Formats: sequence, structure tokens, C-alpha cells
Amino acid sequence: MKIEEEIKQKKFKNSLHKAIINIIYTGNWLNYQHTIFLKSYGVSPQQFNVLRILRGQFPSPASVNLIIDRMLDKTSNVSRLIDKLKFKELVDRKECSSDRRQVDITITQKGLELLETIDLEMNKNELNFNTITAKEADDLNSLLDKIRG
Amino acid sequence: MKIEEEIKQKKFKNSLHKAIINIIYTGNWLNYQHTIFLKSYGVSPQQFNVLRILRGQFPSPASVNLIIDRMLDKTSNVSRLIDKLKFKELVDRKECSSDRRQVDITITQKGLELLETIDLEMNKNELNFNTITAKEADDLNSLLDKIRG
DNA sequence: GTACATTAAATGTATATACATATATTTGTT
DNA sequence: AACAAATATATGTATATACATTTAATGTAC
Repeated sequence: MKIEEEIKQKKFKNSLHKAIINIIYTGNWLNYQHTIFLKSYGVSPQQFNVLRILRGQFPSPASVNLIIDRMLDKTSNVSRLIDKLKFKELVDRKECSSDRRQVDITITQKGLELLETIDLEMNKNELNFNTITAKEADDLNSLLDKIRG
Repeated sequence: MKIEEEIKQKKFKNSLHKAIINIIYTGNWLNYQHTIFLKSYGVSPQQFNVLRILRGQFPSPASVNLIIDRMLDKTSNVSRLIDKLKFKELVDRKECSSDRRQVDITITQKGLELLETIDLEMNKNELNFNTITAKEADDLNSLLDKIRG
């Protein structure tokens, strides 16, 4: 469905403005789909994002700052996100030996297994989601990169 | 800057997956820019969105449901958003005469003037934001519409 | 007309987020 | 070494958000 219909707005100032609205709308929409999907695994999209970053580092640990740096939503409160993941035993947190201001955060076996499960299910889901071709996805990527300047 | 660099993730499962991440990231980024910009006018992006919807209806009123239907973020709590806008005297709210369950929400003169001011300033800003052409914006729009299915 | 379902909006409440500030540690300057 | 500046993370607090529930009005079936 076209964005005009989605938000019932007939005219936009220009194509750029429309694209900006469209990106925000589509981002919210994707986030929502993602939230619903992840809810059954007991994690939020941000927590999932952190877990994936930690898996990318594994078996090396990551600091809070490294995580912020790689997150999709830079404004999220990583300290407390880690709290929650630790409570669920999906990550470990210990003082960094070389710099005691930092903390070493590592994904646990349980965390890795959860990601594994989610990945499998996500692959199935994505089959119902092939509305654009690889070429179109590439175009989309370069346009989005370009719009951020 | 490419999304790979932005979030320091070298490889993605495929182009579609990368595009999904890119949309969410870019949406967050745009929202953030928007938030910063609107802050000086004392409104949040969602409040701004509501005001624009109300201007689109003006001088007819809108119901809460109509606003939800047209918002970029469908999950926001419109009832309380209206509370805040009313407190700032940017909107009026009264019981709808034909259906007393509904409320008639109308943008005030003060609200219209605020939008006017913001529009002017936004036009100046957007000049520094012309990183894509109208043709590219059109392509972007159709790809985003397509990805939502 | 009564009873039940549906709709519109508001509210209670738990959780999340944003932002400023605090605490601890390290780095740099003199 | 003493002191100030910078850095990494945590925390306090106000506000926002999500979700379920509530209240009130309307619609529908009998």
C-alpha cells in the first residue's frame, strides 16, 4: 500500500519530504513487526540488537560504549538493557581488568542458543517477506545511505 | 556513510536483510534529527504529527480515532497527546454532538501559527538536506511502499 | 424494550526512555 | 605528586509508552 493511503495524506510538499515521512513510517512499521515477533522469545528489539552485537564479538567481551556505537538506536540506555539481559542470564558482566571504569560484557551460552532459535524462526518468516528483489534492496540501501548524507 | 560503517557491521545475511536494518536505522536517525529540531518549539514529533493532521482537517474537527489512523506511529497514546497539546493551547477538545462517545478535536489559531513558524524554518533547513534528487526520492518511495507489501 | 456486543476514548499501571547528574577511574598538565 | 580534565558507566527522576482495563455511548438481535 502506498504511503499516501497508509496515512491518508494526499499531497506532500515534494518527493524528498514524502520519502522522509515514508522512511519514518516504514521504520516504525518494521520495528513493530519485529517487536511482535520477538515478544514470544521474551526480548525487545533493542535487547536482541545487543545480543547480536555481543555474538559478533564472541568470545571477546564488549564494553558499554562499543555496544552503543553499534546499536541501531543510539539513544537507548545500554546500562539498564544489560541489567535486564543479565537478569535473564543471557549475558555476563564483569569489571574489565585493564580499565576498571569499563565493564566486559559477554553473551552466555544461553544467549547464543536463544539467538540460534530466533534465527531459525526468522528465516522461515522472511520467506513471506520477499516483496522486493535483491537488486531493489541494493538500490534501497544506497538511497538510504545517500539520504543520511 | 554506508550502513556497514554506521553500525560497524561488516556482513549481512543478504541485501533484503541489510535494507531492513538500514530502514530502521535511518528512520531512527531521521526521528532523532526531527526531535532535536522540534524541541526548540516545545513539541515532540508525535505532537507535531497530530497538529499537522488537525491542520489537514481544519476547520473541521477530528476524532481520536481519525488521528490514530493517520499517524506515523500508530501505537502512540493519542488521548494523552491531546491532553498535552490542549494544555499548551494548541488544540481544542469538545464532546461530539452527533456521537457523544467521540470528541471533536480542532487546532487553535495558536496551533496554526506554530505550524506556520515551524514550516518556514523547516524549509530553510531542508536546503541543507538535498542529498538525493527528486527522481531518487520517487524511487525510494516506491521501494519502501513495496517492502511493506 | 431489554440484553449483549461493539465502539470511542480515557485511565491505571508497569515498564521504558531521555536527560541530567553522580561516581569512579584514568589521563594529562604543571 | 597534586590537580584538573576527560572518560566509562551507573543512577535519579521526570516523562513517555505499551497494554490491559474501565467507562460511557451506540448498535444489534431478539
